[in-house]
Amino acid sequence: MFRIGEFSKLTQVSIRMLRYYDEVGLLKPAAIDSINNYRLYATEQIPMLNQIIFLRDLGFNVKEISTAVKKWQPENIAKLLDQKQLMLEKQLSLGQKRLTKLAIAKQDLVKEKIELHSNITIKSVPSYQVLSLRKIVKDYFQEGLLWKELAMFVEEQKISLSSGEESLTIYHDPEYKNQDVDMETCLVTDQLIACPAPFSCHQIKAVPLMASSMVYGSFEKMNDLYLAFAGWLTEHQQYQMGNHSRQIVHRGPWNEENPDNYLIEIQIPIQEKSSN
Amino acid sequence: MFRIGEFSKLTQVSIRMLRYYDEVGLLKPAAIDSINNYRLYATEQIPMLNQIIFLRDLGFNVKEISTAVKKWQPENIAKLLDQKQLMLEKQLSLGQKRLTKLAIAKQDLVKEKIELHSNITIKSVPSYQVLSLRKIVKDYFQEGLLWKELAMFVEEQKISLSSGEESLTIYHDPEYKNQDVDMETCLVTDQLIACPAPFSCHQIKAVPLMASSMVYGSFEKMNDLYLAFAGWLTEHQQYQMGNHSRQIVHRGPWNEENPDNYLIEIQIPIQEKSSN
DNA sequence: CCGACCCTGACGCTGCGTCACGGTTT
DNA sequence: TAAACCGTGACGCAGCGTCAGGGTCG
Repeated sequence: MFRIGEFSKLTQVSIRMLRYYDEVGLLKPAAIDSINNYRLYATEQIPMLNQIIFLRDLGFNVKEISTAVKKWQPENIAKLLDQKQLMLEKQLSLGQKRLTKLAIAKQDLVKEKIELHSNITIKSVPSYQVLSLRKIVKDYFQEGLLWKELAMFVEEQKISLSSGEESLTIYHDPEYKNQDVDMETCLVTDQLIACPAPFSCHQIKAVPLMASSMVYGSFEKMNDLYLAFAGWLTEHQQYQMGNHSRQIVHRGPWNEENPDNYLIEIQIPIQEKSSN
Repeated sequence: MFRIGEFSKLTQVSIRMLRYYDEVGLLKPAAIDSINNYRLYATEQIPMLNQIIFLRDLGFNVKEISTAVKKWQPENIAKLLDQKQLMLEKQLSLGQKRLTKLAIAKQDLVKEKIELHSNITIKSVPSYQVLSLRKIVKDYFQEGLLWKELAMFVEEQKISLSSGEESLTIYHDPEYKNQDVDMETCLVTDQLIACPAPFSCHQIKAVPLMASSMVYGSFEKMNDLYLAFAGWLTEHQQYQMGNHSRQIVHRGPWNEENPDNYLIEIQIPIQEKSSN
């Protein structure tokens, strides 16, 4: 029987960890000296501990190790190893992504872009249930009318909206247009109701990759933003633009009188180009 | 100015994290409402937060982000990115190693080896300062004599050993021999003293990769162990054997009367084969 | 008055390193 | 008696999620 210090040296596992493994029940000493409460380990526990170390070095956490050593049968172990392999691979690919992202950032840097993504960010947006009004209108400035029409409809039908009432506009034209714009104004809701056209209540799809940018100030700046985005795209060749860009007015006429304080977010779906 | 909830929605950062960033000084709200202590964020803080998120997603921790955003100059950022790149690459290679180790383990499993490394483990051993006696002796059983001689020398010279007195034997023959064995018995010490040959006091090198195995029971089992190791080597083709294997007697004649309870560790240096 | 906000404070999680304080063995 | 062991208990770390208890806003 070894006292904890010896056992620690034998196995290269710190005393602290041996006590910890005892505490969590992963490896309890073979005996406890009843006089002084010293932990006593047996030689047979060395292989046990080796198993533990082995799994730990593979990235298993204590709980996983516990279940593994308790069911130390080839089938179980094989299954656990497979699971862990998947996890490790996922982790690796995450690391890869980080690296490429980092590489891109470095490229951006040498082009003397100090801002470094501070204007345009990439995020993913979830699916929403919306109540919407879709129409083809003469120009962008008709959007306000659409909102009014939608608001009236909501009023009439006495539809209750979810409290954190979000709203967004989707542009359905595959290309930028100045006339006859196909736009859909949407209010996020949590109930599904039947609506007469051109109203509709449906689920809009989640978008895994969305380039997003905020504009501070009046709506006229929007054109600049699209230009900026176009520039960004040419520099980030790995992405290509998708359809159905969105606009979210976080601060607009209804809650901000000074147009300089308007805050508008533009979201443009992007995809990773298959690099071939 | 946005209250925390709005700002959270805008930036996709949880309220908890905004408060945390405030607490650690990473991003303090632009203002605090003096009446109700509400945090108030300004639009200009959105790009700031985007920088933070960007770095966070690259794997920077809060402290690193702090220094980064405080010195947001291209040169600094470039340096930080380079550092992080190195870290990420190191992390990746660690993951790779884990995966290969795991793959090997799976191979071992299908060969119905439930024990899975429980006998032979791999570790790295550090450098030691030792007082040693090296001689070529007739056979392994002369080792005891060497120990006696070394012990007498220590006695005569009144050398004090480090308290956790470790001892080991190094076998210098490049191949296994049964006769005229070149062995060196070593006592770990913490002082460097001049010694007459065949004694010597020197530093033994650290070994990064060492296959280690424990034998319970009398010395005769040692041969089995070497056989087992040979078998292990043929199954783990990525390793090849190195020189200067070591033996450490953790439980021997001097502290254990029953030979069945002897505990001997064999360490054999290994190298990774350059896979070509 | 309710519900949706906001606040602070605190615990929990993981896998340890590291103290402090006190007993014991040699 | 000092040094080297052993014991328990506890804090600290990072980056949050989550809950409790209480104030505020519309």
